[in-house]
Amino acid sequence: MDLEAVRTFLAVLESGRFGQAADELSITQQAVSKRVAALEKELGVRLLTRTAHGAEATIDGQAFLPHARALLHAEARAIASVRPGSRALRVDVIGRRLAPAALLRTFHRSHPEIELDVVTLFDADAAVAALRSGTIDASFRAVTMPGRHLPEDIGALPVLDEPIELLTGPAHALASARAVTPARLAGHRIWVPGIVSGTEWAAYYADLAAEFGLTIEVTGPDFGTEPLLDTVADSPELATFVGAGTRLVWPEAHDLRRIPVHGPTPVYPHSLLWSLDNPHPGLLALREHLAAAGTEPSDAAALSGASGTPTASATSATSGPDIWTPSWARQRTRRPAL
Amino acid sequence: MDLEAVRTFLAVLESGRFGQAADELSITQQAVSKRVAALEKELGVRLLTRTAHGAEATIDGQAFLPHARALLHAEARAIASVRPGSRALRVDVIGRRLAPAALLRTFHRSHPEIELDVVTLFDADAAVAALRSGTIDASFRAVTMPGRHLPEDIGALPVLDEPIELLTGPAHALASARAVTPARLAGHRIWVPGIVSGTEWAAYYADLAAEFGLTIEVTGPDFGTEPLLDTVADSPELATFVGAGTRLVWPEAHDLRRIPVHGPTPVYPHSLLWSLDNPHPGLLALREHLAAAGTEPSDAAALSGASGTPTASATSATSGPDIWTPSWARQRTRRPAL
DNA sequence: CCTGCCCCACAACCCGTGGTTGTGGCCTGC
DNA sequence: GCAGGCCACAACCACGGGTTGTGGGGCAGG
Repeated sequence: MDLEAVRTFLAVLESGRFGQAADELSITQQAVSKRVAALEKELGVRLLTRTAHGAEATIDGQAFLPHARALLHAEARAIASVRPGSRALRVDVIGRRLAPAALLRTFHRSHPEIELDVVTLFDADAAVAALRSGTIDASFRAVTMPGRHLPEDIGALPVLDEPIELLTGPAHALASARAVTPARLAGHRIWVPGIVSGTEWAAYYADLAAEFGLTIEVTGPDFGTEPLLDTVADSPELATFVGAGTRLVWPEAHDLRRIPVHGPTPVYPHSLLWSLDNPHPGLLALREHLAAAGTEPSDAAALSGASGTPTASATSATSGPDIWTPSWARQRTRRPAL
Repeated sequence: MDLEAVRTFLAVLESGRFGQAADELSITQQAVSKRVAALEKELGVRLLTRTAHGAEATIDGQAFLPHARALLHAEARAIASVRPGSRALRVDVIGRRLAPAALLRTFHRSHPEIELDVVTLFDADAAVAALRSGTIDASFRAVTMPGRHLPEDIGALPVLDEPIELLTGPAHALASARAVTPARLAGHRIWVPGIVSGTEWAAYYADLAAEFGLTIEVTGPDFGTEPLLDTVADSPELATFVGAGTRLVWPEAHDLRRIPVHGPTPVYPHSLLWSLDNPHPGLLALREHLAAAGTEPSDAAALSGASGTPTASATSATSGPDIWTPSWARQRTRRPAL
């Protein structure tokens, strides 16, 4: 479908005349006629009735009208999403099925007026570079990278220590456990596809495996969540890790189990990074939202009870001292003023 | 923006290779390259990074990605809205700012899976013809037309008697009245723009004016709700009629008043008409929704309290006997089984 | 390290879509 | 009945977007 034809259709309807629409679009009346005729031919229905006074919408044209507007709005938003300056707030998340993504959804709900685009960068180095160049506005990362610390012009706000939970099918040996220790996972196969080597997420799982003698397979491409859940649901030996802050849904028949891991609780320390120079108005709102969400217990409760299988891990882990993080993520950083 | 280019961009991202996308789209690899390059040139940013292994999204490409999908979804819905057979449920309303439009909104909220298109036909004759031809699926109309009655293959369901309210600015002589009788409106100028002569809505106001000696000006084109409200808010003598079921919002400064009209209460008797042959699955859901909404007091309350200026007219009018309708709308019709 | 392969971009060419001008038919209102 | 709008059809033309052919650049394997 030709968006110019759609735009022309709207122009004709709003002015009521082909010729007037032509003037607005700076083309000839004949071109307007051709465009509308082509659109009608493509759709197979008549959109406008031509009278001696001009044109008005047929029933099909009336039904098409709001969709035509929606189409052009979508086009405008798509263009705006990549326009430098005054574009949507662009936030980098380490993964789509971790707490930051869920937090962004709640942020979007409470601030629907702020356009939001979510991207995923390769690693923290790329994120910091993108923050400094203004390509992105904020990034959820672990505060410290291996062997280095943040530049001075990057702000950081600790947001959430997200516990890792085990996700198994009903036939798994640990399916009925109320909780497991990391040490008990030794020998079990844990499959976490879609982890790109070299990223901090890969480093996290490598450290976790080394610390407790786990077998974590990060091989294989990520075909999406559904195939992963299908595989885990059917397998008696394969399990996977999910963040406690994820909002997973699966078919009833899968009968999956989310099992908290305690003693110690492996957590991933999400922080928000941003450039101190960035003037984007949505950025302040995001930081305020996260600061509030981090302290309000209601949000933490909503987080842990995500998929209908309530767990107490999220709250207990952040309050309890017995947590585990990789060495390179252990030291906390300054917490700047908002 | 060329939707084919957007589609090509998505194909490249999903397959990861220009050549593979070319195969899927049945064009050459060079054409894919050209399309993406043209899109990038139009947007002014690079969307894909080309590597020896294929292509992957840049940050801008990632941000653009969901908008690209939304664009194509909007296109698909637009096409589906006019495709004969299996198209969205298409409902005719007599006006956008009357109770039926509000009822359709509540219906859409409770059945978001049912695609809905709203149109406005010229008059009841056109509506019945469109119902019988399958061009529309349902129509909110007054049951009886002047001098005729419904064909046998058209079903009818009385939905709501909607009281008419007076809308005035703060300087109007009746601005402080808690309620007025129709007779008291004689001599006041009442302006209802956008009424097309020959329609049943025009006949309704003509009958109302004749019955009580009112001055109702239905002249002039409809420039939309905002100009009407602007005019009424500033005028000490001009008022307008609105349906009690409308959900009007206006700027705080306007300080408009919705004044119930009682003694008798002019109501418009909305019924739903549909073709008994129509198999559209959404139609049954709509009829059930309306049947439930007509009996549940919660909906009636939500209706009358629409714009933040609570009125008791909707409920009292439907329960009280002292209502007025035009002679041609007075007799009730059969109420068929759902 | 060189070579071959794979993948994408550039160049030249060519057809068809979509613009223009010119004109005619139809309805309406004076 | 005639004049004035308004839209559709026809002929023409230009350029966008397709094709084929070719070149450059990065990995991988010998």
